[in-house]
Parts: sequence; structure tokens; C-alpha cells
Amino acid sequence: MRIVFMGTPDFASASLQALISAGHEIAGVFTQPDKASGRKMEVSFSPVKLLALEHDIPVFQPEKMRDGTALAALQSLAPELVVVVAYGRILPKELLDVPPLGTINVHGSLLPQYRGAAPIQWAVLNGDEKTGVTTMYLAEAMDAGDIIYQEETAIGEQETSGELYERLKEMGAKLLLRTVADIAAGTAPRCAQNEAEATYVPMLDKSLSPIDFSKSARGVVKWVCGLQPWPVATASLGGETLKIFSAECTGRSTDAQPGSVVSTDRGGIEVACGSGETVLFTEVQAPGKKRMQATDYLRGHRL
RNA sequence: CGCGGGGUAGAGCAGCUGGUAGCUCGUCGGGCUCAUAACCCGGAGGUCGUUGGUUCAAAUCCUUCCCCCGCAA
Repeated sequence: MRIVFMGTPDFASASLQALISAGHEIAGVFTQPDKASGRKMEVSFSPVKLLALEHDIPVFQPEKMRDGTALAALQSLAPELVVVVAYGRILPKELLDVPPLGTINVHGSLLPQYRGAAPIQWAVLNGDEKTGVTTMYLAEAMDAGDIIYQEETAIGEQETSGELYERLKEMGAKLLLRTVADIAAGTAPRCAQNEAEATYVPMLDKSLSPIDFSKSARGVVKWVCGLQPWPVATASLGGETLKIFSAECTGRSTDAQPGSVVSTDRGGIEVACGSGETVLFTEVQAPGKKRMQATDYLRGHRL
């Protein structure tokens, strides 16, 4: 199959790698323009661009999708199918209509739930028991296209967004291969989404970091897991804002005010949550320091 | 040169208006105890990240470089 691939982060490069390994002809790759990032604001290439370069695939990095150049470039590549995975751009209809077999997408949730930018993280933050990946046809409305295939997976109680992301990345790549194969064979299903069940989630940002201790203990643990690896949950303890990297439910109860430290000698920092439950923070990071075991932190700090 | 924090005993920290270093934990030895992540006594362990300089004297002031971390993305 002659395919044009559009994507940017490693979540996308896994799918691109799968397509390449499966022997598909990748006519070209679209990815976001190079940006300065990292501690010294060095310019780096996206994972998708790096992979494309390795395989001598032409790379396109249009600044705007609507200035005509993107359309012209795509048309010149004459793809049978366009695959979009975490590209980070809205594609205008004239681009979607270029490939005769359609433009498809891999999304990290069980659509129509969690349409939007951070579906994987929100599934963890909300404490969901399961989530999954979906392949679908791209429509003009965000993540609203017809569903092709879905695959579910259970979310571990202590699983972080980063870990789940890695798993869904691989699941998505495999599901994509099956989807492409069935599209080629003409046997791919197509099922409209139930708009009534649609939910949307926003991108994560640092304003979500402070832990709301009125939540249940599990809710706090899920918050800690969900905000990893970024932006990371924080708690103000002992006058410092600590990043919390690891938390667990204790099963213990207390009548202390939510957010107050209950103990520091049980293998970590035990803090009161809502409904009298407590959580134990076992791995933290103080400002300017690196992450460390809470027991180590406590050796030099009084709480 | 994007901004900022930090590198001191095995671990986490204090000391940084200059006079060769201290705390908590751990560790080793001894004691107490039915017993203990308890308590008591004692010990080991640091060229204070690196280079050069100022000074009678620097972990403490200035300088070079290295590394870690946060912001920003």
C-alpha cells in the first residue's frame, strides 16, 4: 500500500515503524516543524522525522496546513491512504480527501470517550478500569470520525500515564497494521460514533499538578499516576512544594485534616485524604533536587 | 551565551557576614530487654565537584570547567 504518514512524537513513530516493517510503501512523512527544546533550547527533530530520515523517506514540515503548499505536496505524493497519528495539527477537508482510500487515525482511547489531546492521561486521572485504542476515519470534527477497530486493555492500579502510553503505543501500531490490511482487502468495517456518549478532554498543564486532598486515597494515587511523566503531581508539605512520584493507598484511616501529614515513619510521608483515608508518598522531589525515596528526603527534613 | 536552584561522611541535609566541619539516618562494637525499625554507651567514615587566584588562614570571597535539577518546550 502506498501511504503518506503524518505524526510527531514517539507514539506516532511506533506506528510508522510498524508500517515500514510490514512492507508498506511510505511515500512521504509529515511532521511538526523542528522546535528548540531541552535544557539549552537545542533544536531537535521529532521521533517521526528521525525514523523517516533513517529510511530515506521524504519529510515535509509545513508551518501551515492551509497555505496550499501542504495540499500540493500531498497530492504530488499520490498516496492511496493517509495515516495520521498524533500529528498535532488539524487537517482541512481538502487534505483528507486526497487519498482515495481515505485518511485514518490511531487514537489512544475507546472513542467516543476521551476525544481530544490527552486521552490516555485522563483515563488514568479519572481512575478508569480500562481504556484502549481506536482506529478510525478522520472527519472534520475532532476525533469524531467513523470507527474501524477498537481494542481494550485494563489499566493497572499503579500504572502511570507514561507506562500506559507505552503499552497503547504498541497496541495502536498493531491495530493500525490490521486496519490497513483490511482496508486494502476491502473488509474494514465502518461504524459511526455515538455522539451522545462523546466526551472531550483537554491537554494537561501544570495547573493540574497540585493534589486535591479532598479526593479519596485512590483518587490521589490515580492523580499521581496520571500526571506522570508530566506535569507530575505536587503537594505542599513542610513549606516546600514537593513533586510526588509515587503514592500508595494505606488502608488506614485518620481524623486529621485532609492534606496534613499523619506520619513520617511508615516508609514514607503519610498524608490525610478525603473521607478519613490516608495515602503514603514514597518517592518525592524537592525544588532543585532530584527525585528520591521519601525516606531519604525525611533524613534531612522535618515534617 | 534563554532564566534559575544545587554539587559537604553510605543516604538526606546544616554550615557559606573566612580560622581545616556538624545534624538525622545508616553502619561497626558494646550494653539493656521476653522482645523490637525501641533505648543507652562508644567507634569508623569527608583532600567540603574541578581549576586557578585573593588571604597569615577558605567548605566559606573571586575565576575556569564538569555534572545534577527546575523553568521553559
